[in-house]
Amino acid sequence: MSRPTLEKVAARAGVSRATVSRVVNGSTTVAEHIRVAVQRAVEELGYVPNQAARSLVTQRADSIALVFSEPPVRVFSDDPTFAGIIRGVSAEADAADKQVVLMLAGSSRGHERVERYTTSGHVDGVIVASMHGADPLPAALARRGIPVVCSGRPLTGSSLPYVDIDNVGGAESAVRHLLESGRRRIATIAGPPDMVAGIDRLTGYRNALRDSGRRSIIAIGDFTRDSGFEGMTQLLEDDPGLDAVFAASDMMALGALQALRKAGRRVPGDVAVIGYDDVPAAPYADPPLTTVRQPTTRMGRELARLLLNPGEPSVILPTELVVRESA
Amino acid sequence: MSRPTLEKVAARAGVSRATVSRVVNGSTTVAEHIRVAVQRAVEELGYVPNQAARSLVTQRADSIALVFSEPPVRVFSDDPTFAGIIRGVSAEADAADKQVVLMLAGSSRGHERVERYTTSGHVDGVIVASMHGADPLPAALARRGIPVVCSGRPLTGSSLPYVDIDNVGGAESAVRHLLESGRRRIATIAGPPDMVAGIDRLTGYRNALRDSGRRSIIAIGDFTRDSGFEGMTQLLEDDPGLDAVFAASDMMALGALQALRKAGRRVPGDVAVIGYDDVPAAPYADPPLTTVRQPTTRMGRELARLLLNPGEPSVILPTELVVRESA
DNA sequence: CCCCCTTGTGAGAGCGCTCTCAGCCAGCAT
DNA sequence: ATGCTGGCTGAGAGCGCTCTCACAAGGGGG
Repeated sequence: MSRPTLEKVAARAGVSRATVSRVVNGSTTVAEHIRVAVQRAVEELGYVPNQAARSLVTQRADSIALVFSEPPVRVFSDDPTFAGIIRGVSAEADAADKQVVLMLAGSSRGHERVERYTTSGHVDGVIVASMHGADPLPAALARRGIPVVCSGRPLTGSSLPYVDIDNVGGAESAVRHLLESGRRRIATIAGPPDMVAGIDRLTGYRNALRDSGRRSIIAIGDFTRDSGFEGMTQLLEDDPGLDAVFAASDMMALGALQALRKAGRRVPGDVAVIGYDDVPAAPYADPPLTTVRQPTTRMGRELARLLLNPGEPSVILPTELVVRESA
Repeated sequence: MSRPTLEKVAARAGVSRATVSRVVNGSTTVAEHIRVAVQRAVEELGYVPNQAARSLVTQRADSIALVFSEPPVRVFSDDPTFAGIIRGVSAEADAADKQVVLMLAGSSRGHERVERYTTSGHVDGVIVASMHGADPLPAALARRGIPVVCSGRPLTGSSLPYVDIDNVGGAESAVRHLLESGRRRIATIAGPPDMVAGIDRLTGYRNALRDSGRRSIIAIGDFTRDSGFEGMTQLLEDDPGLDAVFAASDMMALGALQALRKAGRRVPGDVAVIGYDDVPAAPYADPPLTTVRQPTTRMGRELARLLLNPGEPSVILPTELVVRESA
């Protein structure tokens, strides 16, 4: 009834525990006929090693945690970033024969839970996917002696390894595209100033404008659709003559599109719009949204690679401008 | 350097291992002054129990797996179902002091991985969130002796406990709303016939129409936006005089809206449209989409409750029609 | 006074596994 | 014959914890 143990398998195969262990773990120093006999016993009994016992002696868990340090509502919104990261991490972990454990640490209670879980030996390392660069969780885990890799440059000045996407460069390329297509009064709807992505994309916008000697026109949003609508409305009030807007997220761009339509502006005729993220809805927007795509799957792969190979340097991945019809 | 053990804590507090264990596990039979001393030692050393050792002896893992038996791309699309389930399960598990481990089992390789992981004693039970009612995973796990609860009625005739949402009733209410507002030729874009949600929503549509003696007009989609577009296009060809359509998912409804616009039909003037799911984009559609909302968080809670309290009967949750402008 | 209970503590077994180390048996050189 | 490999296998310790059980100490009741 209960799960068979090594002992049982050994008895059935007529060998010792040690030999079964060797076979199960793929040791090469086992005679062929014994290996076959053991494998048959394993199958007949449906033996699966007890991971707790194994971990206890090896001090390894053969699994890694992927922690989303955000409220679930954000993680599973239309934002394709998380999905891509999960896919990438899974792929790489698979290749290394490690199990991925997803954890949500949205609340402070969640932080504590994650800390307990990861320090109790359940995992060999942690990938923290946090949008807030000042998140205390990565540092806290590192202090506990757990290998940690961050998705997104940490703002805390910690020296933890991280994988980030070139937000500055992505924003620059978007604004440059606007400039090159003859736009002259280019506004931006920036992301929240406490998130790395918000900060860096604004920096990119500023960089590109500075190079061209143009004035910046800024509204602040929080990456949501509603804040994009409001930001755009305010921008139109501030500077009715603007002819382009770079939104730091597609959701905000979608909101901006709506505000523009309401204000009677035509896109891209009167105002060009570029977003950021390339969400699934972007190609279906009216007009289809020009946006900056990020290599999210690649990001996941790099994250896992960094965790599995300690000591390697942090990585910054390039973006790609996807030109559709809105700009 | 290495993590402190019970032994270390015991030495520091000047008591035995057993006593420390008692304190850590909240036994009441420990003298107050000793309890305090032990707790201080625990804190000073930053002691966290080794979960592997604990599981080994207790045969419990104090965590449950939430398995998504779908490709990640589906799980993290705009579909709010999964997000809600995760939230609900997390909340309930939290209350029971259990850890939730999310796992993706999209591929057959993933199935195998999940099976190994869950049978190796990592978790006390599994919630399988699968959209495909004929998914073999739940039954396979159950055969291994692991407690399993399914999200969505299994199609395999297995007697596993499940939590489902009243898809039939939801579809019925949508179609009845159409009927009541005077629509006479009501078509549907159904979901895939191999998914419970697809089957049941079609049944609901048929039920409501049968009651009113009207003819059914059916196209088959796969819940995606593109299939909604195609389904609608085909429907308009089949029956140009239709004046309403019930799409079995919001994404398909969004695609249908697009097809309708392209065909010069006005919504809801010429054709009324109702979707299903109430995705985040639904209120922002043009026109805002009338749809059927599901109590997804509640579903998650019930799922966890069922897993934690074996023997309780399966649950079917009601839906809610959200009337916006498209119908 | 002893006996019995109650209350609190420690000793020790053992969960299922890995891994070191010793041992065994060829086979071959000495 | 003896010694020495080298290739395989088994014995046994021990990972960090829980939990049973024995036991010590103290306090009534007979």
